[in-house]
Amino acid sequence: MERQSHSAFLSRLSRLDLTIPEREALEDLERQPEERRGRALVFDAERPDDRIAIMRSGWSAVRVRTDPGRTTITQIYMAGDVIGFSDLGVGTLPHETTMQTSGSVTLLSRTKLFALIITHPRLFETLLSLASIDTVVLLDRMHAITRFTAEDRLQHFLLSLKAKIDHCSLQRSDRILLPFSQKEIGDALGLTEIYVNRLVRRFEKSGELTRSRPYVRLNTRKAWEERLNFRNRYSEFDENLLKPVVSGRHGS
Amino acid sequence: MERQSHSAFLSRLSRLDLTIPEREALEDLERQPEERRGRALVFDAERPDDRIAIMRSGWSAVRVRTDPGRTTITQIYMAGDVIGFSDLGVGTLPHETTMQTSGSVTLLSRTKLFALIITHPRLFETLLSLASIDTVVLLDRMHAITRFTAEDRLQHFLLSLKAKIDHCSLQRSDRILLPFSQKEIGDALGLTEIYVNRLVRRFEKSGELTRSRPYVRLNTRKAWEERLNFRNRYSEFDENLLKPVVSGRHGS
DNA sequence: CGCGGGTTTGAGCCTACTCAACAGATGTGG
DNA sequence: CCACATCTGTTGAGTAGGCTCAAACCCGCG
Repeated sequence: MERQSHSAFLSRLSRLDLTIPEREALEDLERQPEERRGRALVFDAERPDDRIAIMRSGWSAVRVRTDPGRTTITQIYMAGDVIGFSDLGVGTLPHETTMQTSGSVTLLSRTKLFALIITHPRLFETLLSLASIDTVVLLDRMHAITRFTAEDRLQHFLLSLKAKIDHCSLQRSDRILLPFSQKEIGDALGLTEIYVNRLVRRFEKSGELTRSRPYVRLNTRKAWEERLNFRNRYSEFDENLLKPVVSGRHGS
Repeated sequence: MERQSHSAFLSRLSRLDLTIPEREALEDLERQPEERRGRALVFDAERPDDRIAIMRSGWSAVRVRTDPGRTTITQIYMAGDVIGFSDLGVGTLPHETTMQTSGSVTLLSRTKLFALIITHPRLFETLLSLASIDTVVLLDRMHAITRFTAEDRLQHFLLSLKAKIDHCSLQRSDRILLPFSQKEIGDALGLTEIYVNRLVRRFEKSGELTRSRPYVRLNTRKAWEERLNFRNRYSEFDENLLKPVVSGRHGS
């Protein structure tokens, strides 16, 4: 219930030189965050909803489901993410979003988001850019799913998750939070829970991975990254911020 | 070389009630289209580029590639599509975009696109919404890839392509253009060319599909749609335009 | 006429699946 | 605080869907 010291959203954008009015606008967007327990709905599929969400703390996940039992986890969001940019064109939400851990989110109408276009276009651009990285990362994962072996897929997934955590939390450790059951990892990779388990155990036996729920440590991260030719899209974005590509362009 | 009668882009948005200045702004964006032959590059991967593209005619495709031989086709674009919304956050382009057929594209800098935010925010919203549908469709395909059998994946792919053609070209026929080799279809679905071939032949023998290069006819489209619980995201978008959800909101 | 890209088919194999059973956690209500 | 239910993890045994390898065919094109 107690108020967080400050927005994860803001700290994530702290690498940018925001103006005072921009900071205020951002803080204004995040008024009235709602607490949510793990597994609680953020957005229900099939329901008309014209809101977007800002993750303030905790993780959430987007699922595509045809029958129960056939589920795909498409996106994973954490503190500082904006959820819903890719749903702007649809009236009723296409997919289901639920909290993956407990945390808090701010819901706001698209109108309010779009209002930002006019009042703070540079801010809007930045949010858009931020959201677009997740799409690029998704395409990378799609490639992994279609063309990698199960073993490589799992490695890629863990690397990708670590990269995102690094970007969002500004902390760096090969020991990462992994608040997913093996079934859910399977849903993100197109594998069965049983096979995911075999892979996990295999990595554990070979010493590449150490588990201590709900954390895992990637003991041979570098080796994995090299073998898979892993691209960290988030760090590439961060580098761009230093020599601003997106945000600095208006001035030129 | 001769100038097309008018923009596919505009005709696609014709369902919207655009103001005269908005129409002019759109036409201005599409000045100086460049002709491109099939297979010609639109965007090279690994190269810094801050432009986006508007497809004026023809088709193009986005590929993710680790080694040559391991390729994934992620997006397929056709007349009236804007390419590059999901690359806004990255400085060097993450993926390769090439023409799938010959056609023409207009390239413009992100600056120009972002300028639209200020001069015609409603227009920008609409473009964004349009682009977001393709992302939603991609998630659907991702679900198909991870959780459907190869046979169902191919059906889903063809249905999805037909839905997009209907939306972009405003024409409706179960006979659709399919300018892809079987290898490329495999790249879009995570299958080998050999297996795609077996599936195609199977459908042909059962009478579900008729080929006449480069067209295919989906003889049992309805049956496929029902069996797969297929959702046409594009038609859902069109319906929304009639009772405007996105574009009409500013007025209220 | 030969070449190359795409298509077609066969044979055999292997990765990841299904089915089944049990062990461990976690939680919940009486 | 225990008994029971349920969800997650673990392992084995057997299977099959889609793969690899190999070779031929078709067709347009230089």
